[in-house]
Amino acid sequence: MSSARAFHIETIRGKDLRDGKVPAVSRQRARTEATRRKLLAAAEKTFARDGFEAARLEDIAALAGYTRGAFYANFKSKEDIFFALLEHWLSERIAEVNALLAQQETPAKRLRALREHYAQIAKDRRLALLSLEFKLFAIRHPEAHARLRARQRRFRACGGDVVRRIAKTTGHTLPISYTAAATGLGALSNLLLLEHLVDPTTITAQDIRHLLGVFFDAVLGTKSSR
Amino acid sequence: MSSARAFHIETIRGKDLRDGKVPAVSRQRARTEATRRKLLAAAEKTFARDGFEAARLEDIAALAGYTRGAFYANFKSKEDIFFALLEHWLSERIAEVNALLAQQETPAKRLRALREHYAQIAKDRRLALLSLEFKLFAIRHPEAHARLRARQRRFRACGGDVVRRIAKTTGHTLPISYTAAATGLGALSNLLLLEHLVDPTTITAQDIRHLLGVFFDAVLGTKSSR
DNA sequence: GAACTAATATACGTGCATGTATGTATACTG
DNA sequence: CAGTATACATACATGCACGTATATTAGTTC
Repeated sequence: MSSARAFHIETIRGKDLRDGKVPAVSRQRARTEATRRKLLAAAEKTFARDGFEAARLEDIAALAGYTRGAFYANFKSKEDIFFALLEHWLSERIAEVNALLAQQETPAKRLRALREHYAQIAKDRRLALLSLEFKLFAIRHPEAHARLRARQRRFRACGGDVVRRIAKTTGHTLPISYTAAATGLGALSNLLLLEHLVDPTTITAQDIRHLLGVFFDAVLGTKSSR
Repeated sequence: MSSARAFHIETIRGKDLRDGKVPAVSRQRARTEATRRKLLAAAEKTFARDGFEAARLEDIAALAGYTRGAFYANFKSKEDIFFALLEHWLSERIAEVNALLAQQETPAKRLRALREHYAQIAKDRRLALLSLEFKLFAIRHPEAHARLRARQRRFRACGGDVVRRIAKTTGHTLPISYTAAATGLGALSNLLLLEHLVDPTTITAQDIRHLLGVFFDAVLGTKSSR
């Protein structure tokens, strides 16, 4: 059922090493893995195009080259596959930021890089809108809510960690918790994007950069705020 | 059919207003008006409880004491009644802020009052979440999108106006347009609320107050940002 | 290659919200 | 009070996405 994805890959074609007999069953499993991946990729596109609620399992399956039968064999529900994707996206993001920070040598450079990183909009538009939508969804769906909260907490912890490290180097004392700061940044960035998509006239891409920059500085005390 | 609600009341079937004859057809109209109001009130509650997409017209009608027949006699669709409500909410909000500002005498006090006003969360939770949801909805529904944008622009203009007046008194030069500033504030406030609802642990009510305050100061230059 | 298990397809039943079409009651006109 | 428009209810037709139950195909074992 759920995700047991850590196998011995070496046994894929093992049909004929009759004695060691490691192989067997794994070709089938590899097949499953492949469809699972295809389904995930299809879901990613479909969600991005239609949003979470409007996305149809049928479309996802079809885009992957299957029918819903294959879907239900691999995932329990739409929520289920969504969480699988979320997992993936979030770890991608974390890796991104970590790589970014590791790349820079001085604290000042790291800070600048991070600021720049956050000031970019549409960096992950798909994730931004979907996470918004799903949060709203979760508020009215207890099960999804609990699951989301759990996932989110782990993510926030990482974000908070980054903020904490930064704050330490700048010596700035935040008026709020690290995770709250990270959350605020994420939130602002998401919603500005939304507003921008609703009406690019009201708030331009430039505006977003500025606002995020201002907020970043204000929260992290980069500028003379203290 | 569509909503043409500004008539010359006296001439509806006007053939006969031979004398004073004030009443006539208006009793019927009063009845219609009443159900319309009841439907709106019911819709407000229903939307608040279930969200826009999940709200069922059936429920709305029932809560108002009618069936869907009455609904369709008064509104074209769910979107339609939603916009009617939106209209109402937004003008309420504008009036609120204006009253707030008019109440205070010195610019400094006005500024403080406004800051306080914005730092309040859950002030209009219903509006916050619904507007988020509806924006996401609009992004994928061109008709709704256009309508929303139009409505939003007028609202933003008012918001921008307030910001402009404030900025003038503080003498601060904004790095972005007034409307963008107003939008940013609204956006941040909405989304922090959302995050708070998803997980009150990650971001507390206190945090929200702080973040909004910080942002307010940063954008409007209330503190030494210059 | 026969028996078995896993992977995927097909077909079906279900529920639900929508919108429309038509019926009925209530108010208005002369 | 008869005739007519208006407000609303009832009933139906539709469409859609879901989930499940069963059939079919592919892969595995001996």
